[in-house]
Amino acid sequence: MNTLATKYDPKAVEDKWYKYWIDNDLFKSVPDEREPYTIVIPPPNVTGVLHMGHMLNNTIQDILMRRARQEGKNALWVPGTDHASIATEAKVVKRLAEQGIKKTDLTRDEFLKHAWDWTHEHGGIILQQLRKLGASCDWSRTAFTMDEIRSESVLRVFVDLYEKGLIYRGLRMVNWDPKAQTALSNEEVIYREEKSKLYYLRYYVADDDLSGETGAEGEVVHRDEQGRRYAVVATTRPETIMGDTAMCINPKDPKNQWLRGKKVIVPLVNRVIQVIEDRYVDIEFGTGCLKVTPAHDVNDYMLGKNHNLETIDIFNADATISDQSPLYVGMHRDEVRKVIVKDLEAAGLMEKVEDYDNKVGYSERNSDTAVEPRLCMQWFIDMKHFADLALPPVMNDDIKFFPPKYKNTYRSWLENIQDWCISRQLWWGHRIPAYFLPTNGDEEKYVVALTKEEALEKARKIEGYENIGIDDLRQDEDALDTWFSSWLWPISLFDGIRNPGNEEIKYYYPTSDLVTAPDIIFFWVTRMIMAGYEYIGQMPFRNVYFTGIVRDKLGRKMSKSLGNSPDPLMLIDKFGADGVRMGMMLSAPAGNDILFDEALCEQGRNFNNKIWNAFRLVKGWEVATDIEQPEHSRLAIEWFNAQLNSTLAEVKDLFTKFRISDALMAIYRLFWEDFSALYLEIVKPAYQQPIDHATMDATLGFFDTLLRLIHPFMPFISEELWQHISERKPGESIMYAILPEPKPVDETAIKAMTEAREIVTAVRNVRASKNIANKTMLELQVASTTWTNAYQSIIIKLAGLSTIAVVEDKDPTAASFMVGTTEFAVPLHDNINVAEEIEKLEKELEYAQGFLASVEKKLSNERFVANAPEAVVAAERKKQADAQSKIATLQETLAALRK
RNA sequence: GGGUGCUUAGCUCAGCUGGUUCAGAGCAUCUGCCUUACAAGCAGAGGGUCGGCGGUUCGAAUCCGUCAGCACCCACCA
Repeated sequence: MNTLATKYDPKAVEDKWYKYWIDNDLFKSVPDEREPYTIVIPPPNVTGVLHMGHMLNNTIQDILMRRARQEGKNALWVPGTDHASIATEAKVVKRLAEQGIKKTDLTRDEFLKHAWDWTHEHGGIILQQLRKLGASCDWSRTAFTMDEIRSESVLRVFVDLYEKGLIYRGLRMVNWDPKAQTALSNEEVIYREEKSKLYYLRYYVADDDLSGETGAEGEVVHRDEQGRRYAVVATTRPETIMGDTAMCINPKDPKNQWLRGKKVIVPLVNRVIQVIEDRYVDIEFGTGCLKVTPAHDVNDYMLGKNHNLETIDIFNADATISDQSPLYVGMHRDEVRKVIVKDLEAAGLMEKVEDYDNKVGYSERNSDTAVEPRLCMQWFIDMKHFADLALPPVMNDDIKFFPPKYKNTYRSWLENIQDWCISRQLWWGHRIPAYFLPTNGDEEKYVVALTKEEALEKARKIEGYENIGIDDLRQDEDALDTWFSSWLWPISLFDGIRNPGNEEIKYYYPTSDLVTAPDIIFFWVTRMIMAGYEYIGQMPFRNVYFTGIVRDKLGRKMSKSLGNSPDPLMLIDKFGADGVRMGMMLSAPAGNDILFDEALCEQGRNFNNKIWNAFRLVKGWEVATDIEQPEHSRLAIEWFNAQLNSTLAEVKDLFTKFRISDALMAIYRLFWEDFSALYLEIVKPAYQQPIDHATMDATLGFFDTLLRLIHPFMPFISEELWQHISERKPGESIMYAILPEPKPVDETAIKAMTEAREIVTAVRNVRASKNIANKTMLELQVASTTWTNAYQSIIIKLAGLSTIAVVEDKDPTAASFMVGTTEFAVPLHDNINVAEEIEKLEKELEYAQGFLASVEKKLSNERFVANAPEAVVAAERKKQADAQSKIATLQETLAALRK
């Protein structure tokens, strides 16, 4: 006889079973003849720690994995981490700084050694934490985006795309992060609305003849006290005027016609610049005069190109002023902003300052650093080709998005795609396999090859370089964008780049489902689809499940500064992994943000306890072989079997729609309401009485199936109890206990039980209102000779009845109620309060009469009867008849009471 | 400035191509219960003119229009 505690203690079982699963290699997958089910993990940052977003994401993945195993599939979940180039490098730089070491003092190799040290120290913690959650990853396959296979895959793809002409190098205006001192892709820039100022600056007309001409009608000519004319330029960035090389007006702007062909003087700088004309300028904005700084603004750069303007780069890489500027050399841009405003005011060159709401781009990784548009040489991928590959499969649902609204987002991004800047001025990452050749002039020459040796071979084929040595080659200093390795993840995990067509890639690819957050749809999801079609010719995954953002219960994003982000491991400690998993899933429909509340974990824990105690009850029963199965038990089994099949079918359907929280809720109710509160209460033998063999067997069978249903959501408690149900073979696990296919549902059983329940509830209500103890047996009268219910014995047991008697005339002093059109009565002898009873019945009568009136109104509408489908009209007629008979019954009862 | 989605009980949400699954679920609330599986529980109960207005229809939470509010995504107006 086992002795189970009255309260379930997750701590005692979770580690035990995780170890069991690992020791028995139960998460391991190798290709075989079964249908594969594959998920690749969205690789967390190698030095990251588990947060609530990971908890949600990985709980969902684990649920899908475990469900797939129970469907008999060969399920593989591949874990791994991401080197997170920019974030990790920043952390290493910071640590070095704390030790008094500057990155610039180190060689590339020295720095990389520090970075690897850091990675080994902090890396993989997050994967350990995932084990606490119960994640059933095949850990033997743990990969890293910078391990050998993945690195080589990245370089091969770079070389291949270069050779296909899809990668190019060019001088472009890129988003520059002055803190990390690297270029960023467009996707890595986050625009934020900011309260800033609009500064109106005076640009005096050069060589003004001071003539008194007033200007034509509609012109706006500014003059100072001396009569000198000037233009007014509105700008949000006065610190960039040192880079001004033109002023631009719209040729159709009546206000500024007088400026055409003139030259103006850049304030403070005193550089004379031409006034150019371009329709790009918005006549309505500011004064209609635009200062043009081709080196520091994307639009100005375009203007500069079109008008052949000089480009003066006044910023260094760290956003201090360069020696190209005549003023403020060496000062930081933020500092210059403050100083130049004062200087302009002092010089009388500031017309006015207005408040202005401006959008400023920030680096995704250094959220306090404004991105600076900067002109520099970078590597790019031509994205048009990839957009053409990736758009159709999503639009025609070969790849399905859950929820589908993201298809629109996807489409609009692909239809407006821009080339992808893939070079980063960082060391931590995959170094670009481009090798520069020595040149005399300033035209650069390079070759792209997998290794330096191959590069040399290629270089020697170039005229004039036949005799160069390996040391003459200089590899590009830049590393690749982290996402350039991530986009290969579903392929490179199976070595599909280096060994195309190998057994693993053939078996596991395309993977089944991708579970990820919508904020990386462009960074990652889209690009994986591109790479998938480019390199395998097939989609990387069939379904994409977008999770929402985990918020606190007030709907705020979780953040360190708000302190509203619970530590997942503390939660697991408090509620158990199963409880936390359920808490996460209770409120997480696909694509909706989840409002996380510890109370949900508590609900999860309570459910664990419920399961635990139900099991204690069943396991405590003694089986006697010589007793017969009671009728009510036989019926309960029949009914629960129907109910179970109904839920099995429902859950199966919900899983295909990724409605995982709804599936969990269906199982929750099945276990709690149907199984525990009803089924077990029916079959439960009297105190210390044994149970018959057939009922015990059926009950354990139900329990087994219920645990299988629960297992994907709560793997630990389900394994623990499943192992208790009967003796298991070593290494056997519920993980591989196949879920039964739903069988056709016995609807008559469900219907009979529904009515039985209603009757039981009504009797219990009588007890509650009359304060009758449960022990007191009651008699139930049915005032209808035609009434039958197959589950009478169940009603008798659950309602605590002595008999159910069909009577012609019911006891007039009984408490009565109606279920459907049948009237029931519980004789109470002297216990009845006639006035109360009359009042209750009158209310019911009034409602029934109102109901009848509305039905009859509908039926008297000729157009309804003529147009509505027959079935609907018939249903209304039935309602009418039922209401009429109910009214008659109520009136009779009332008449009897009033005597 | 474009786009997408949302608004249903105190909270979080389900309600498919209009009609007995049509007003639902969980939680919370209230009232009884320490009944020998479970008080992390048991038995009951109350709560919503389905954001506003208009239209289509015999019939609208569901379809259409419009207004309001919220959320997210995209976009070079200095």
